[in-house]
Amino acid sequence: MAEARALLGARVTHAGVTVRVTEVEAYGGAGDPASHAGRGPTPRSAVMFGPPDVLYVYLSYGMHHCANVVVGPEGDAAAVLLRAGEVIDGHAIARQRRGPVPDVALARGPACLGQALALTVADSGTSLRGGPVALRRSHPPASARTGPRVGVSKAADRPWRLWLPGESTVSAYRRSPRAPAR
DNA sequence: ATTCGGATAAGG
DNA sequence: CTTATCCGAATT
Repeated sequence: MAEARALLGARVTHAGVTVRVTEVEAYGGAGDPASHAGRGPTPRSAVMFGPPDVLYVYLSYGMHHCANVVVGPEGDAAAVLLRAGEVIDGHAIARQRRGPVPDVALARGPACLGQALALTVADSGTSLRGGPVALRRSHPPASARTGPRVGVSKAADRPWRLWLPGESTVSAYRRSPRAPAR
């Protein structure tokens, strides 16, 4: 999970909007039943099996675009879902895409973040180094909180959701209604 | 607290 | 073909 932690505070820029990442969630490959890669490669998840520092975007529930950063070495199929962030540049453009929501909600939630940055499945597989989508890692965060993953029905209790403490752009924790009760 | 939307993939 | 899913908005 060191890769996930290192992405907290990173900046992602695309299409006129820059976001500072405040919340992430880690997904493994084989052996992680909640991961799209957990049961072998599919056309959708193929990029997770490729080299790191590549964007993996998937369409959730037929309408939301969620962005991940592929992190493992080639063949490992690990990725980090960008769950939330703070828009630090391009507010007007982001609000145009997201509607009249408060600034703190512009990229709160994985689908909102994807929409604010105008990422779609067409961007899946693009490199984050020198491509149209730029990822700038920052100094590792001084502190980070961890907790169970959100929205997954299997293996939700692996503490693989990480966020920066005291950030108002972090989404409120809400356990998946289908996850087994604790 | 519940419903819906509607791509992708797995199971029957 | 049927069911489930890394979600969010709009409803009750």
